[in-house]
Amino acid sequence: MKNIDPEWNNFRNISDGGDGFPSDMKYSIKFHDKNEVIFRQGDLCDALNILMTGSVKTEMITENGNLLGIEIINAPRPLAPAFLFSGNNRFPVDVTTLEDVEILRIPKDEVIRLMTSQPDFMQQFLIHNANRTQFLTNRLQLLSIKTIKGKIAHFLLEQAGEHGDTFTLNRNQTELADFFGVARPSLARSLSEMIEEGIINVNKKEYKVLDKKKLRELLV
Amino acid sequence: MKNIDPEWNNFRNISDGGDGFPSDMKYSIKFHDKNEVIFRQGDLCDALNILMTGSVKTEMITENGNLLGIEIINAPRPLAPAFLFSGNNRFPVDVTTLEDVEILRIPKDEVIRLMTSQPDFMQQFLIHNANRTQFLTNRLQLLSIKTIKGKIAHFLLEQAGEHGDTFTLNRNQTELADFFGVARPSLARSLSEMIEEGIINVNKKEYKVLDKKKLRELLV
DNA sequence: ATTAAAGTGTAACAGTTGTTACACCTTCAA
DNA sequence: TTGAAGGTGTAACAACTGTTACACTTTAAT
Repeated sequence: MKNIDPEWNNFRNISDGGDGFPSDMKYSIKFHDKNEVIFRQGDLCDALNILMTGSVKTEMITENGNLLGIEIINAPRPLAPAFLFSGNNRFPVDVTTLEDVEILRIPKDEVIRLMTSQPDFMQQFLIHNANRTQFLTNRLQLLSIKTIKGKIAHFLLEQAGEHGDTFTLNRNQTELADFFGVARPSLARSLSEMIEEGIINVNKKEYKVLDKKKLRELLV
Repeated sequence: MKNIDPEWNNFRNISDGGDGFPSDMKYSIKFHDKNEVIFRQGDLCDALNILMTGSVKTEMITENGNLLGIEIINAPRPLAPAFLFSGNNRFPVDVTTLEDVEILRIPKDEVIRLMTSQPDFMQQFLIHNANRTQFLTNRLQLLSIKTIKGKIAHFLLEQAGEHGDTFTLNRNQTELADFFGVARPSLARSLSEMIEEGIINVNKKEYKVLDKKKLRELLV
């Protein structure tokens, strides 16, 4: 559930030509302020947009009007690159800036030219899209768990696997509830019960996994 | 929610070389019987597998052991091509044959060679992956609707948009419940109530949308 | 330091869904 | 034709989650 895509860190290297890009590459750069909605769900997606500096959050609005938080994206990373080539090439989410950002925009035909002429660029693109698909699949798996405690268990076990039994989240309770697609008080209740049962410990945004075995049982 | 990917119908054309493939392409073909599990969730994915004839179903097993039906795939179509390039290149789902099938297997390095040497092949690959991503996003959207009636409404409106107000599904009630990630009797109850309210009509697998306005209200 | 805003804990209640069980109806094969 | 198996309708109850409301704590800004 981490948002690190190391393969895009060498984007500048891939297309290096002195100033970081091939001298003949067509592109434009846009700047946006903090807390600005820069793309909306349904917006046409006719260029590859790469977040060069700053961070954004993506949110999906379901048809019932609820917010289903998806993820926080830190630079450098492309935004929804897969949709550049989809039949209905429209943004699947709302994109909101969390700080001042810089966006590199490469038109679609230019992307195609780069991919055919620069195999490395193509492979990075493929790898990134593959990881995105995997991310969505994980998300699907999380949402398909029906109980709140089950979702918490799935999520915390995943985090513990990556960062050890004690870790700090960058989400508050409300954001975590959105992430799980549940109501905030319901999440708080489940967390309280799990603390009561001695399975976990929570202090602000710091989480401790105390009993992995019981956590796993919650997935059953 | 249809499983047609027209862009892959000309796969034979793309790589045509007399017998349908380039004479120097490395590949192998495997045959499997009906009702065979040919890939399991977690299997290594080190080649591009293309379903040439027959049909399969993919199922995701959540950690709580529940089945979350994903889709039915008809030939010709590649199976989980995106995961060929992902960091953790493992199958995200179980794949089970619904009839006798023929699978074309192209090793990963050969796929890379084809992509760099045949721009059309690359574009088809990109388009397909983009559509897969969109499919997953739709699936995510459906699952994020919390009420069963809401899911039904979302699904039926989508179907009605594609096929008109009367259409026949290729899923029975149990499979539809799995697709929605809900219990079968719960789905039956919601359907009954919606029939009672004159919103829809159901006869076996034939569905009629009677009141689109009320259906849309269920999404609110 | 003070105040407003944001975040958190908790309770009561309503509403929805899951579970289990069973009757009935199809379909298909022996 | 007659089982047997699979599919569907329904009911009673349990379990879980959402809603609303409010008190309390923490954070950030002036």
